[in-house]
Order: sequence, then structure tokens, then C-alpha cells
Amino acid sequence: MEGKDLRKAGLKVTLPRLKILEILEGGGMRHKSAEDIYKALLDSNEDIGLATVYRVLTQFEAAGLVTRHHFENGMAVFELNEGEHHDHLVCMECGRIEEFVDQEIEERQLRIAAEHGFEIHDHSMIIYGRCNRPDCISRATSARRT
Amino acid sequence: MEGKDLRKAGLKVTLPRLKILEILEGGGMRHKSAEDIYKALLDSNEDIGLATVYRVLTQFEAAGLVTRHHFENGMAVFELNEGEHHDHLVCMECGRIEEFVDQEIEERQLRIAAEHGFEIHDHSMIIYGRCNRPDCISRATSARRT
DNA sequence: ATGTATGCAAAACATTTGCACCTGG
DNA sequence: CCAGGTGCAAATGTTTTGCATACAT
Repeated sequence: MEGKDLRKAGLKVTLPRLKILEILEGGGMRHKSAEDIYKALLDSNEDIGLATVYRVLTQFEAAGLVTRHHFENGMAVFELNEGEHHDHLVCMECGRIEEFVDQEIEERQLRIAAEHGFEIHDHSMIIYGRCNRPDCISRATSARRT
Repeated sequence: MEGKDLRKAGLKVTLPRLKILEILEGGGMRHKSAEDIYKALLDSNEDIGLATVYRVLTQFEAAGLVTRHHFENGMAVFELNEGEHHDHLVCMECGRIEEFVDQEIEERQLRIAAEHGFEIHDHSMIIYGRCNRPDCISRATSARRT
């Protein structure tokens, strides 16, 4: 059996949820849009509707299994919650996304929230720029990758 | 005359652009959505279409007059570019938005981008939480304010 | 069985675009 | 006068929802 994560999250173990979880765990980029996942399902010959993908992702988010990000293009991408918190570097040329953690930044965030009387729930720190990878500059935003 | 900012930005001075700029400068919240601005125009009995609001905001952004933000709800909000760069604290209860600058965080961002071989263009650091204002907890996300 | 999850199609949004008309310089 | 700006309506792209059916427990 495989649906432990799901059951532990209080979700009934169904085929669509298993498949979507599998895709999120699977290779390729860590940050996938609903559409990406839907396409991956089609490629695997799974008969799962786009609406279900959105519903499942929303449940996963509520259950804390995934995190939803809104990068500058307005389209949401989802990332499996494994390991610890981290922030993001996004390449505006090729869409590459890298992750980082900086303890100093984390600490200062806490202090700033406190200074403003905010009870901090979450935060997002995104750096936009251009990675100068050999495979980057040339290509448009079409080919997104980890 | 009043359209100096516009002309300086290389934009023809038209009534819609002046009115929209005026609303952005005007009172209320500093961060306004296209819809907010459109409603404000209607309230001022200006006959300006929503499409124009979007077009003008996009031009303003290109001209560096405003900054577009995507907070967690996916809807874009626009903020007039006056003063220096800053980051945001967003209250998830009442929608209040506060601004802050932390020099240490700014510096570490530069370093992190460099370490990852990124040429930094921009960044966004948003802390989500709840401000514990007397006028906050009770109300829903409907009433947004500065 | 039975309440929940799914698929499909349609709706709801935010945003963009095509096109004929209007306006600023 | 004329390029560029605008209004309106229609198109787009993403995400949500209604409802009848299928499924997990």
C-alpha cells in the first residue's frame, strides 16, 4: 500500500489523488502548475479531469502536503512539502527556479513582524533575475524546468 | 499644468492617464487593484473603461511609475513608485498592508543571487500574518486598507 | 450502503485584444 | 492632420462550481 501520506493527511485514498501525488513526487521540475500536472496525467493515459486536479491540489494545500506559489506571471505553481522551508530564485528568462535558505533573513523576518505587531503565519521571499546558464538566455519562457 | 510626470515618462498626457494617476496618488489604500481604480473612476463619474485602466497601468509599470504586486490571492495590485524600494507585510485577516525596509535583508539577497549566478532584476519579500489591530480580527477580507 | 470524490460542461474571474472612433500635440 | 489612445465587446487563460455518476470504506 502507498496511500499512507494521504490517509495521514485525513484524505480518502483515491486513484486521482495517488496519481497526482506521484506526479508531484516524480521527476522533472519541482514546481508544477495545475496544467503541467494535467498534461502529465494525460501522458500517463490517466483519465482525470482538470477540475479534479485543481480540487485535489487545493485539498493537498489545506492538508499541508503542498505549497502554492504565485510567481510574477499570476499563474499558480505547486510544490511538494518535503524537507524544510526555503525561499526562491526565479529566472525571468528561462523560468528556472532555485531554492535557498538564509538563516539571517529568517531571523530578521521574525523581528520585523514582531516590530509591526504582526503574528507571522507565512512569508515568501522571491528573487527575480536571470541565471546565466548556458541553456538559458536563448530560450523563451516555454521550457520551464526545476 | 500637471502632466509632467507623464510627459517625463514618455507618455502622452491624456485624461484617462491623468485621472488614474490622480487616483493612485489619492487617499485610501496605497495598493489598489485595477478593479479598485475602475470603481474609483466610476465614483468620480469618469467614463473610462476597465480595459483602459489595465492598459494604462501596464504602461505605468513599464515606465516605472508604478509597481505591480501579486499577493497570495493571485489578483494584481498596483502601487505608486515614490520614495525608495520596500517590502511588505500583509495581514491575512483584514488585508492591511504595511511596508518595511531592512538593509541586512537587502544585502543578503544580493549575496544569495550572486552565489547562485543570478543577475538580480527584482525581488519581492512578503510576510503574511495577522496584525492584531483593534479594527482587524472581526472583519473579513472585504475591507482592504493601507 | 452512503457519503464523498470525480468528470464533464458551464460559470466565474481577472486580464487582454480587435476594431472603429476620438483626441492630443 | 495623424499617430497613438480609448471604449466597447468579444476573446483568453486560469480557476471554480453544479450536478449526475462512480467509488472507497
